[in-house]
Amino acid sequence: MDVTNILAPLNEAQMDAVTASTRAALVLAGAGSGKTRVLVHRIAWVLSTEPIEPGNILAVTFTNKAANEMRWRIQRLLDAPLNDMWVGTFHGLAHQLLRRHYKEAELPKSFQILDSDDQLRVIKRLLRSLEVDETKWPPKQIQWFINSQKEEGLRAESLHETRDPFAKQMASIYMAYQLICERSGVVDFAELLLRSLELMRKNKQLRDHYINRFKHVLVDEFQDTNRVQYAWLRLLSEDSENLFVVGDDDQSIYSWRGARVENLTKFQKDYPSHTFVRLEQNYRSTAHILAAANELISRNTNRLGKNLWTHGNQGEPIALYRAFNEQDEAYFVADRIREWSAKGHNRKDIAILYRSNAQSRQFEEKLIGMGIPYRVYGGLRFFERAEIKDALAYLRIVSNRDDDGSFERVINTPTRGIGPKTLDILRTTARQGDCSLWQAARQLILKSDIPNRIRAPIANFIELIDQLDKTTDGNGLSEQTSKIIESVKLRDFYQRESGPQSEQRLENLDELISAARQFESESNQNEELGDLTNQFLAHAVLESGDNQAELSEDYVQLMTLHAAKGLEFGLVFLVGMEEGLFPSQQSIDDSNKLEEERRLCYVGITRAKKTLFLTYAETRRIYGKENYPSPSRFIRELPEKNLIEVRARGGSVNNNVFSEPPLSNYSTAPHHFNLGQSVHHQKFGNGIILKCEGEGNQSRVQISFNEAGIKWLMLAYANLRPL
DNA sequence: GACGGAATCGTTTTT
DNA sequence: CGATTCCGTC
Repeated sequence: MDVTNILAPLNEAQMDAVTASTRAALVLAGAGSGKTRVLVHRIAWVLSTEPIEPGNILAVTFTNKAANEMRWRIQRLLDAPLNDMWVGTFHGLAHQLLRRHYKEAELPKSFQILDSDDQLRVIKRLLRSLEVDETKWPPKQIQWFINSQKEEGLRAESLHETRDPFAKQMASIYMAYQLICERSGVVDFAELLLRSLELMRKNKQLRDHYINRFKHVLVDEFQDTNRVQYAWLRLLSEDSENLFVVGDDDQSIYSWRGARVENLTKFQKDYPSHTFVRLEQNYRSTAHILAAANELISRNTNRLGKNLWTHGNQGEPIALYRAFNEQDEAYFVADRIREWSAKGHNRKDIAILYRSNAQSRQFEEKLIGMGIPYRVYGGLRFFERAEIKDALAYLRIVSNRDDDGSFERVINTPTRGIGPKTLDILRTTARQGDCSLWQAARQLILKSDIPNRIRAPIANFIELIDQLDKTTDGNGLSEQTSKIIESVKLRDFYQRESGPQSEQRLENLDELISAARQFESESNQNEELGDLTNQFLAHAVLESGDNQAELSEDYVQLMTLHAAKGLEFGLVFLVGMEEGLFPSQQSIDDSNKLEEERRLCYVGITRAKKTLFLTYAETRRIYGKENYPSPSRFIRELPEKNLIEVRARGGSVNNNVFSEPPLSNYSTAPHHFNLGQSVHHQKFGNGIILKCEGEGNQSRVQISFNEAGIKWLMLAYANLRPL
């Protein structure tokens, strides 16, 4: 076979990776070094040089977006369909395994998946039924505990031998939670992975089948894998040991969610004769940007180590803007964006990146003010909206009556006279009979000592769901969806709701029907994966609609640094570069967390192709209080030669942004001022020093200005002139 | 069960 | 400061 197409576009390191002859390979792929290309070409390479079929390949990613892109690029390179190659997310693939082998996994055929919100509701219900004090045992914390345990591969049973009362209580809640899930026929995200791992471990026949099938296992973003995921990968590649992992320890930013960077070094130990390749040539950013990124990340410890370089342009230095406050910061950014797009650049090639979502607001206001179209990422996704979840809950309970979560969700939405009191009776009955709410409801209406006021609405509800099941059975998915929304009067319910949301909600319900229609037409009937409804329901949870803007729309992109991983932009604003914000307050006195913040900064910097702005504010309102943060340590950690401090205006037309000479001299000791001394400030005018605080670079003074009032200023930046 | 006022609380979120 | 949630009242 002619492999020219596969190898020709690769650089030397990429070629080494793609053609690696050992079984296990670790590719340490720097930002913008072409890691997806390597993965895709590796797949094409092994398909061309080994006697294998597409069906022998398993390629795993974390996000649906990455999986889709990989699929698309493989098809393009091979110029052939993927056939039965498995390309997908960890969760998606684990889900498929469980659907195919639901019996062996001891799950009901129509098992449903809980998203984080569903899971939290289950936990809250559980705590109430156990009469556990929610203030002492916050549901969120329990959710976190359960998920962390599962991500480590630990079941509640294995935790029970502890004497620590806290751990004991947690373990017993965990166990009770698991029992509820089993009885309801639902699995949470972590369960998908753990359950499918256990399935393969327990069932030799299945394991042999799959390890025999998968001759090559490839993984993207390996630094983000948790323990269970790594064990899962090891198991599925057990036969051939052809495990090809691509990752970047410097871009590990999800340790707080169970990701284990150590899996990289663990891999090196577990596969001692693996091929190790570094991809360090960067095809994205200018030399200035890369130099800054390299210098910053070099301060972290325990790195595998790598240095990005480019054949490309030197570019412009990174621009640093010191804003007076967060308003000024936002105005400056919006104004630069106006300039940039006036020069004919696309808005969608511009990103404003921040540490926390709350920061988006100020930028939105200024962008609106200037009439610049933008789009904010994050927030509620389509399938997470209340009205959509309501409609889906009906589909779910029709499919699986024992799903208590869905039962509680729909029992009185829209309202049908089943209030908290009736619900309490149902819950008690269910607990006594150790059965689902649905079964409790059926029992209850048969009892003679139940007042009709309570019996009638329950009986009606049961009738309604059974009726839906009958009338929709055999219908197409979209027809089924639309019928349910209609006959359950969801539309009327939301129509009655006042406020501007109402209209949007109705539109969303319509969109749900068309989403179902589209799913219907795109799906290839595969009974192995359950009926179409269950496939659609799983799709809704596992791919709850991406938050990405349509590529055709020319919007400025606002998102968190986390959300920006994997993306690139011509012009990037990294805003809010202040101690306490970035790095975040919670990270400042923990060196591991601080290093993760630094990696986050590294990720942010390496998003920029051509131009990068860092901004910070001297004063910032947080929770309604004035703060006087000092500039982020990450600014100081960048080489001065790659930075240039800028002012908002002035200078020549051609070079208005870079008109100021670099003066970012953070090491200069500030002058000494005395209490009561009169001083002049460039913006605030004249004032008197009231208080001094801190030492050296960190010293701040409180000044009462004649006009601007009382302010705290960092002496190092205030540029005060004694009068 | 709808509404309003008080209380609470405040990183990051691939699935 | 602001969003969200909770609780009490009508």
